[in-house]
Amino acid sequence: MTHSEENYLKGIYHLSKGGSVAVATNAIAAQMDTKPSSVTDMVKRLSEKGLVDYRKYQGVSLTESGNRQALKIIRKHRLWELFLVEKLDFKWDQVHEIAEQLEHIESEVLIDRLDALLEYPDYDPHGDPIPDKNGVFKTREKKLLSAMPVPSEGQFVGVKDSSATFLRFLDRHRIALGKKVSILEKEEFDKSMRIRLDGEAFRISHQIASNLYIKPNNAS
Amino acid sequence: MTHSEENYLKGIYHLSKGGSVAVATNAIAAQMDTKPSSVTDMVKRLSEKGLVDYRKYQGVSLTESGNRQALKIIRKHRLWELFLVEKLDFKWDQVHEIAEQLEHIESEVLIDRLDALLEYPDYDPHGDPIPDKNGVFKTREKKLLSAMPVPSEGQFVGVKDSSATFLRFLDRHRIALGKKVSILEKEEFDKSMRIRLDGEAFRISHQIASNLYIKPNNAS
DNA sequence: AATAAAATTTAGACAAATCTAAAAATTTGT
DNA sequence: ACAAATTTTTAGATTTGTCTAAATTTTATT
Repeated sequence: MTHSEENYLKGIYHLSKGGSVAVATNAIAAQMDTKPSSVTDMVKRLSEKGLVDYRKYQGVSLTESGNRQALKIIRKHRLWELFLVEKLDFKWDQVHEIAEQLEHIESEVLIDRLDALLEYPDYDPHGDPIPDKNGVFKTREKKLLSAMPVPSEGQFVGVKDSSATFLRFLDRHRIALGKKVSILEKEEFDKSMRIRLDGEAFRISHQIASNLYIKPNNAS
Repeated sequence: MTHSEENYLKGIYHLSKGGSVAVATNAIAAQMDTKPSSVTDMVKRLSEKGLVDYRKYQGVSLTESGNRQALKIIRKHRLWELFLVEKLDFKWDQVHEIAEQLEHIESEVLIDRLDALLEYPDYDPHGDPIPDKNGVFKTREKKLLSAMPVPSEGQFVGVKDSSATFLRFLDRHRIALGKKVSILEKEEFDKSMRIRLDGEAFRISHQIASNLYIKPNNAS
């Protein structure tokens, strides 16, 4: 498989939410930052290789085999991201671009060794689950902060937007995965929320709240 | 720069022994396992980018800029090889192919961090010097085992042939970099040699002796 | 120095991945 | 349901890196 083919599989996987939902040509083009005509071309190639199911004008979905490949690439990407943070002291906003390159390195052993070095981790630096050798990954209850009831409590477990800009914003506000958070109130008008973090209460916009995943406290 | 361009620069660097000696099209084709006509094509592209000096039918040499680039790629290759051996428990015969891929990852920071993690090493697992950030590397006195006087003593410091086959042969004979060796005798007829290693004497063929680098003992 | 051999380059072709512009199919709105 | 808008595909072109076969240049031989 070429790098480009791998990138398309990963893109289609994300758009179809890992499932077998059919994805539109235009959606793929947007995701891959390319033109719809290029997508049509590539999708035909992937279809010939048995990696996607494709019927003209009807959208694309991953085959069993395509799904397996996509999960392999995602596994590699997330392991490399964690490696960069854990072993090379990168910040969580600096790892994506490098992992985009590293995910295409071909070597099963390499990835297994990396997995071992990192002690078989379940989640990457952004809280996304890392598939194991067989493509199986942990799922956990999580809600967008914006969807949490008021009042309630929970813990940051992931980000929906993982752009460097957003991640650095979170750093500046001391918001980090693993931290406890209390949801204090929600403003009807602009959907902004007041939350308490590290004993300090402050307000965050809906934009922010709708890009942060929380694991709700069962007790609440 | 594309992967292919990088590979050509590296190939030309090796053939010209790091110097500015002109290299023949056919030699490059052999090194890169490709056709001479493909080399001509690529060399023209590299020439337009100012990475090589090229005059039709007269061979190719690296420019200042081309040399700098080549050293960067070699630095990356060797650091990754050492990383694989030191941190991921690979054997020295398993790292080349993976490093061939990893050497093309683009990120200055990544390589600097890797360099730091490995504590700024001078040599890779095959005894080849690792250029620093500025392309500067250590040189040390070394001779082919086949060129050592009889009797004499020294220490294994490198391999000329670093094919997996040869490296595994060395493993089976307990020959490893850093070990002391005594050269006992040399057979006129077939140039085979008797050497002592770990207190045990044995015979090795000229083929082997001419692919092993020794640092001679100054005292002898 | 002429010719044969070897090395190198050119010409033309191909596959991968992309693009633009135009055509075709599907979906939407009334 | 039918026209308009949108989406998707096709056709044809471009770039990179490669190839084969033919032409050209250089080198070696007599």
